[in-house]
Amino acid sequence: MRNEDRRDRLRMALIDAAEATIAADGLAALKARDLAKEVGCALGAIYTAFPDLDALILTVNLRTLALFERAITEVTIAPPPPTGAASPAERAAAADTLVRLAVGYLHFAAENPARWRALFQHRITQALPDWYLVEQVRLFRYIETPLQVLRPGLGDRERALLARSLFSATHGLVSLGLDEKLMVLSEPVLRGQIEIVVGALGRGLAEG
Amino acid sequence: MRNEDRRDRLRMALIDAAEATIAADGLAALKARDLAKEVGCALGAIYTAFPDLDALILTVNLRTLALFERAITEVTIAPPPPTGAASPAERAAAADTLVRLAVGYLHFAAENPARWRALFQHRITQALPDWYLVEQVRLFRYIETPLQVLRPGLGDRERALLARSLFSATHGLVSLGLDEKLMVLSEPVLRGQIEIVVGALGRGLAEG
DNA sequence: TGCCTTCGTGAACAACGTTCACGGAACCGG
DNA sequence: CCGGTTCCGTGAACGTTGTTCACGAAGGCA
Repeated sequence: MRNEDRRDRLRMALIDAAEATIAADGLAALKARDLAKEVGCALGAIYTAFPDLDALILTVNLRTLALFERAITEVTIAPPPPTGAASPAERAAAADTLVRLAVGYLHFAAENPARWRALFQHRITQALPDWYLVEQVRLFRYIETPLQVLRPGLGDRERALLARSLFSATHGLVSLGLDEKLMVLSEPVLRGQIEIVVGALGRGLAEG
Repeated sequence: MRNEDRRDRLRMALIDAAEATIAADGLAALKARDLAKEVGCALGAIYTAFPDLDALILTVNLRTLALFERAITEVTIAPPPPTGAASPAERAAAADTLVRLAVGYLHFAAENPARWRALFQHRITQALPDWYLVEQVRLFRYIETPLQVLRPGLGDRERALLARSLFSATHGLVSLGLDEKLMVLSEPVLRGQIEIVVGALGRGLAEG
């Protein structure tokens, strides 16, 4: 077997094992020695495939983002092309899409708690790599599309900024609502809160 | 010197030193050995004053909450007594109070980044002690008061829940906006986003 | 004062991520 | 197919963690 193939196999095995551990027991349960034992390689071999565990975690997180995108595309029907001024019905549909996206975010977080936590528990030491940021930017377009209907007057920069802010607010709701900190809310209760808050946000943005 | 006094002195010295370290270099810089050296006690002495470092961190966080309350009371003028139905002007004032509270939260986080991060970076293993939760509940009243004007029809339980949700949304905005993750926004830009989002929230809640 | 309790001491422990000299396997020119 | 060179996995070892514990010293009381 060629050397390069072995490295690729090792990389994949490590990613799979790390993903399984994170999904099952959370990021805190990911230990280099356990990982080596599960994969069947030596401890040091991990560091021939990845510079450190952070890089491995980031790769797992990229998979989580892909999973999340698949979940999100299921709740958002193909968006209507934003041509010219939007009718009131179109604006209502756009506001509804924002709510569905937020509820979809909650649903994904509730279904994949450990995976989802790993996206944010991961303390960044260095700057995030470009391929990870590109994925983030791409996902924000799902929010920007309904925003373009709700607030057609916004420039690209302003709309992107507002999309991030809407995500941040939703993330705050989900994060503090599901995490055991501050309060522990059941998913239905939390879903109701998200519908209230994001719904009010949509109304307020449409008239402002 | 009495034994009990010595323990109290040690406790205070540890809290002071831990607070200084956290405020200066963040939670990650808090090491048991450094702490013992700064305070001038043995490593094991820390564990005669606190069960573990988590308890010490929680005590420092309580001080941060007190600091935050002092900062918050400065931006919220004495709230008008919510007697009967609110006039449109009173509702506008209540919505404005919500925005001022959110901006005040941002301001505190920006002025005390390390202290503020410690409130949330701290991974909770056990359940939070009661004296800490009581403090949290007390602080939420600052949000509940303007909410009572905006939505007089809500019951106590619903209002408390909505207050927590409004805080969560604001926290998301501040957390992801200031933390180096996802985006790095300057405080003025972030303040503008908070005014837009929380403003829209206030409008949407008032009419809903 | 003398005994007993109580408490601080710091070496030791366990667990962690990461490194590195060594030994063996893959590659390649002859 | 062989021998030299290069490269790579190995796992013991290193440097840090937080936390513990037998021991020795110091306070408390008769």
